[in-house]
Amino acid sequence: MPDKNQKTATSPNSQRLALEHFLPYRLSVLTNTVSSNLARVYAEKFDMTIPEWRVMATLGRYPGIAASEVANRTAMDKVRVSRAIGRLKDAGRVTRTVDSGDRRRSALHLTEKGQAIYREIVPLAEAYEVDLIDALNAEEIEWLDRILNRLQTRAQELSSH
Amino acid sequence: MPDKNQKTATSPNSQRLALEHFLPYRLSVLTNTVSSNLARVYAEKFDMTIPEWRVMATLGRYPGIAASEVANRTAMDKVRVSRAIGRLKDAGRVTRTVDSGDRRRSALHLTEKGQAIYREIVPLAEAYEVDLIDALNAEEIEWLDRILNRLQTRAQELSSH
DNA sequence: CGATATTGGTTGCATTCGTAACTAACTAAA
DNA sequence: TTTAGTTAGTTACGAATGCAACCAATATCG
Repeated sequence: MPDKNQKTATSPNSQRLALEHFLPYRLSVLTNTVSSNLARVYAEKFDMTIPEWRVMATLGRYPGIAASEVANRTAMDKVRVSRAIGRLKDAGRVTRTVDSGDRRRSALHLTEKGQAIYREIVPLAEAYEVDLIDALNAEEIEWLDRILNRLQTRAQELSSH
Repeated sequence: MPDKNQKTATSPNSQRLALEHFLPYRLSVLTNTVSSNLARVYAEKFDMTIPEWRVMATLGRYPGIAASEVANRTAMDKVRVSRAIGRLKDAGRVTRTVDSGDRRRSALHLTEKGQAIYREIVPLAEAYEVDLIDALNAEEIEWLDRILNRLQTRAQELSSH
């Protein structure tokens, strides 16, 4: 820790928080770094944002689901999903087909063009993940998986007061 | 390498990506959950955004530094810092004093009001962190620290192509 | 059946964000 | 000293965001 303290003795029980050790902050910085890296890939090669990529990734795996289900699966809110879908539709990358049973819903599919892009991005995304995870050994990878699950569960509990 | 072998059986080497196991995605969701929780605390009680809180946290610890140094220490870019400082100044929570040696710089300090808020927030932020980390045992906490450091280092390396 | 609530999804609006372009102050070099 | 960079910080602007309000379709319950 860089010790820049020509003035630190002001308060007796100094309630000072070291941002650089604060877990929410560290998570935020890491996520931000990782997301920017990925966003650069998506944006440069495919003119696509992260929300759009998430929608495509979900549709690639679960073709035909509705927007609301995309929202659930991506942990994005429905406005963001709706807009991402709008852009993807404009770009001819997805189609929506109104559900005959429930006309509020529509089934979403990747178009041919969308599928081609999907098939191109998946390896890139996976390669990035591999590069990243390569910083860890097998043991650390296992711990990370377990820890992320626990933190996510707890964070969600804390969300509901 | 973690074995990624639960490929679906549709195609020989089916190029499908499971978003829910994709590390960048998991990090993003977790960070988002945590940040929203914290932002709610800051916003409700103090009408303050996360960038503002980060600036205050940094100034609480390193009084008198310049905006550029705040930017370094918070990993935010200078525009965001500049805006956060602007809002904090308007709210009477920080002061800027032009540096006599270099008149481009100004030294930033929390006002009395700012310090009062700072002293109130720090315990809240720490309490939240404790609640969160409580989901982990001592061993996991150690691994997490180590893993986050490694991932952050690697992610930064990957940023520079 | 009819009134009301709920759900899927979109839109309006005000805020935030990042990039790039800018001003002002300082530094280096000739 | 003039000139060509650098650096600190702000501004302008387009895109993205979140919230609330909204519309339309369906579900619920008297």
